[in-house]
Amino acid sequence: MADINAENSHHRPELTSTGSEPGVEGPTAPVDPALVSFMELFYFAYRNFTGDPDAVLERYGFGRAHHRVLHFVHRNPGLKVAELLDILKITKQSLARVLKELRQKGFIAQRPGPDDLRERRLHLTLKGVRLTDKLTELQVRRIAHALKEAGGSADEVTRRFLVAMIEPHERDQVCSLVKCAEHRETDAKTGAT
Amino acid sequence: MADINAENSHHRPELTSTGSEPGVEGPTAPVDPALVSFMELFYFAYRNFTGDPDAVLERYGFGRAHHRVLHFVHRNPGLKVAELLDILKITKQSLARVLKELRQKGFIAQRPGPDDLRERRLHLTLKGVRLTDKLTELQVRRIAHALKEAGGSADEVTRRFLVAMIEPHERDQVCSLVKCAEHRETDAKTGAT
DNA sequence: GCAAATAAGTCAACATGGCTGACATAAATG
DNA sequence: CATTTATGTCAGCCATGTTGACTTATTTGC
Repeated sequence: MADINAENSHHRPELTSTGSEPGVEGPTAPVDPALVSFMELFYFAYRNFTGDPDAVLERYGFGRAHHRVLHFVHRNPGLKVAELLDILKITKQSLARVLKELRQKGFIAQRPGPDDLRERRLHLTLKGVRLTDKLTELQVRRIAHALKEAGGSADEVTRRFLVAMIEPHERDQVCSLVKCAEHRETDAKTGAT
Repeated sequence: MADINAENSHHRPELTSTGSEPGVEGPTAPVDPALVSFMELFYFAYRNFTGDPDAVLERYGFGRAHHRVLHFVHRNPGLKVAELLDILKITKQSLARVLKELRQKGFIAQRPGPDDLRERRLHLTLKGVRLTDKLTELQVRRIAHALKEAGGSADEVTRRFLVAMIEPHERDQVCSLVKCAEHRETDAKTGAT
């Protein structure tokens, strides 16, 4: 089953010749190999994280894009389209496509805004709630398990890490969206329920 | 600038009617809201993580797919195509496309295998090394900064978390690929170099 | 030594989910 | 009433994933 690099040792290491001036490496700081492996773990962890829901979504003819919409609408009922666009950072046209499908298949409903009738406030239907909850449960389960395996302080610490990975100018938006106690270093460890 | 949910309070909460039997919620376990926010942070963190290299890659006419190939070939010189496929978990045809572009633009070179001449062992050219190192530096910098901000034990703890997020049957492959001290709970904290 | 298996490349066609530009409609606002 | 705003929509492009079928070169097993 092609075990990738059990045999790494026998790979001929060197750079290739194509433009051979060797050693010209350029102005790149020497990179900590421990952090490189960290990058890789982040990649593989995220791939597994998204893998669970992907499998379910497929059965509905949906993709990851639909999942994101379902999720954020679930968490922020009555969300305006413009707000959703600002969260997802995609274009109106991209969103329109998945939104239309979710609407037509009865997972999302829109109601005109209470004050401004131009707005289409987004809500999940019961069907939408059921699906979204199922997806959430899958991902939450994986996270809960990983946190347990990572040890006691993992929730708090990893949370701070994830927040710190976010660009400062984006951080406030994300933190209020996420209802972020973890920004100001308070709790976030109390296994709420 | 559409601040998402400064105004969350005024969103009309409820589920929508479309299929209204209310309370039928289905067999979904009650979900810990702290973990839901964790999911969201993971999403935003990963988006930021990939954002840095994306900007650079664009200037070369490359995308994230090219980045992944460059990265894993850099880390595993002499990698066989079949091994790369097994790492990326995409199809031969998908890989072929980006591989061809990387070859044509002189970022990757192939040499026949030393024992088996059918193999095309993959190597970065100098150009490839330069680009890849630049991308790596961006991501490593973000991670290093986030780990610092997250506090002392963050590297060790978060690493364990990320590993634990990976499906067990994939874990061994990933860990040997990643040169994973972090699997057996030894070091990995020694800031090498 | 030859048939079969293997490593890799390729062609064609298709889906998803990004993107741009242009334009339509309805409601709010000055 | 003119303009701006919130949303939707049409048409088309690009990147990156998919499947299925087929070629070529090489290795391997009988």
